[in-house]
Amino acid sequence: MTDDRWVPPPVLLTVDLVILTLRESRLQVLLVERGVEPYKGDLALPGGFLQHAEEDLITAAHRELSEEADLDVETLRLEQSGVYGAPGRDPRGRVVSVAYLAIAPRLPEPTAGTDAADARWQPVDHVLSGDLELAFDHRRIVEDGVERARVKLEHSALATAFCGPIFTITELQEVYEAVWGIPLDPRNFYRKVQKTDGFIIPAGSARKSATGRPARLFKAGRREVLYPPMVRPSESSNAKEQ
Amino acid sequence: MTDDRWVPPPVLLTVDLVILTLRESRLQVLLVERGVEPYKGDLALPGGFLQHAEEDLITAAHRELSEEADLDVETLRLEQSGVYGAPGRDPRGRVVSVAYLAIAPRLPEPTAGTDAADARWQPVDHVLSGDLELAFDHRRIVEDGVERARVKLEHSALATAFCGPIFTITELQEVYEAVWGIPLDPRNFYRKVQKTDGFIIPAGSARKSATGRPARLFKAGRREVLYPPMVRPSESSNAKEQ
DNA sequence: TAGCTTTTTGTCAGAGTGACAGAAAGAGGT
DNA sequence: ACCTCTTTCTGTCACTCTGACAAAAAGCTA
Repeated sequence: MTDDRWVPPPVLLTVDLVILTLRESRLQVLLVERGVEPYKGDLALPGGFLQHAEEDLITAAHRELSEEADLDVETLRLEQSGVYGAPGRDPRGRVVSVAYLAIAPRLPEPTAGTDAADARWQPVDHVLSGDLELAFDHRRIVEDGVERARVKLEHSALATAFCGPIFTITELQEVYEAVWGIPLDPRNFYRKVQKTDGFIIPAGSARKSATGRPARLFKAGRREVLYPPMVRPSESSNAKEQ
Repeated sequence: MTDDRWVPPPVLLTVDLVILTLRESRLQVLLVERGVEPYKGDLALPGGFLQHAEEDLITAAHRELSEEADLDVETLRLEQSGVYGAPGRDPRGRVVSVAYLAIAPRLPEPTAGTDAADARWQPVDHVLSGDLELAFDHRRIVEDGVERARVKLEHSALATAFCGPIFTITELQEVYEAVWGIPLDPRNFYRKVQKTDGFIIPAGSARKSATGRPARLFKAGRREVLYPPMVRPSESSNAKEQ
């Protein structure tokens, strides 16, 4: 199979970013309006080509994020969420894209960067339902990223990353409800997170918003892996069907 | 940042395969002895470059597997398990590798293919402990693949894929013990898998090996996602440490 | 038939969970 | 001051799941 003169075919490598946040109690994803062909004018995930042959993938991801959305993302922990390399997914040639996922507390409205005509948050359900069409195979990338976030919420303390440094249990519950897309019982949720050791720890004295009893404040604990995990009720209803 | 003449840097793309199986009650990984530079003579994961610019990633993975190990892997379901693209990980230049993971029932001893001087099974603990050194960053790739397999065993019916078409509950238990690396209580394991709906279904009449009471036979059920999941006891002991 | 091995059926106490009742702690109106 | 409304927090109850262990069942061998 290997002939003497054969050389491996070069490919172009891009990074694409799925940045999720919570705004107005809804899960939203960061999208940019493409300023260049192909798909010029369409919405797409922020991302782009490796800048030079020595650039690390994660470095490229951070760079693209600041270039295209001008977000201060020093603290964002990007996590690989998949590779998308189907031939023909990009009209410019053989382009393979590495997708990165990040979850963030309420981020500011981004401003457009150099390559993107505009950058803004969009509710993920608009993307998932197909109401909002994205360039390339980016809808699929968002789907996979959201599913990964849902799973991570079960087994890791990721949910606290959606909140600010100080939060109430109700705010934490709203994170779960928004990402999972289902309502949860506040009493049971309260009990569960309280006795999951190291998940959240009390911060300062109780005190909060306008109406109702003031809520206690908490901050994220040291624990990263939750045991026992938070379980999505949706799974248990699936369990019935054989 | 984007100057008129700038073109994205091309990279070379490889696929690497983490093929896991159970032999002699131990988790083993398929390795080849490299027949070409770099790392000629060292052990490495089967894999290689994309053959041509239009080749699909998954196609390349299957092709490399049959070329290098000559395994009949039509039925193997390969699953993406990560991307490894650190600059400098390959002396030949900027090489980015997409890792695929597969889990298989007792596979035959492989025969060497064209690019590999030899192909054989090696216990994963030899690799993880560092007793066995691998080329490139392949040890890390194996680590990640094994960890993914461990997690998949908890939430999916993957374990049945390690067994033949017909198996006993004890054989299934041995899969869990080998992959997780811990012993399990046979009685509790029996109860658990029996009442996890759709995990395993009775197959034919009971009958089996030399000594002891004959075991009932089962085959894999339709269910892919296990609910409730099988939980690793190791996690619960971690839970103590805050 | 006795002894050995392995599979299968039980038992029991404790932890975790869903469903829900109701007390506690504020704000605002009369 | 008192009542109402809202939201947070504390319990309760029945049920399921789990870990630890006992013991019966079903073969084989001596």
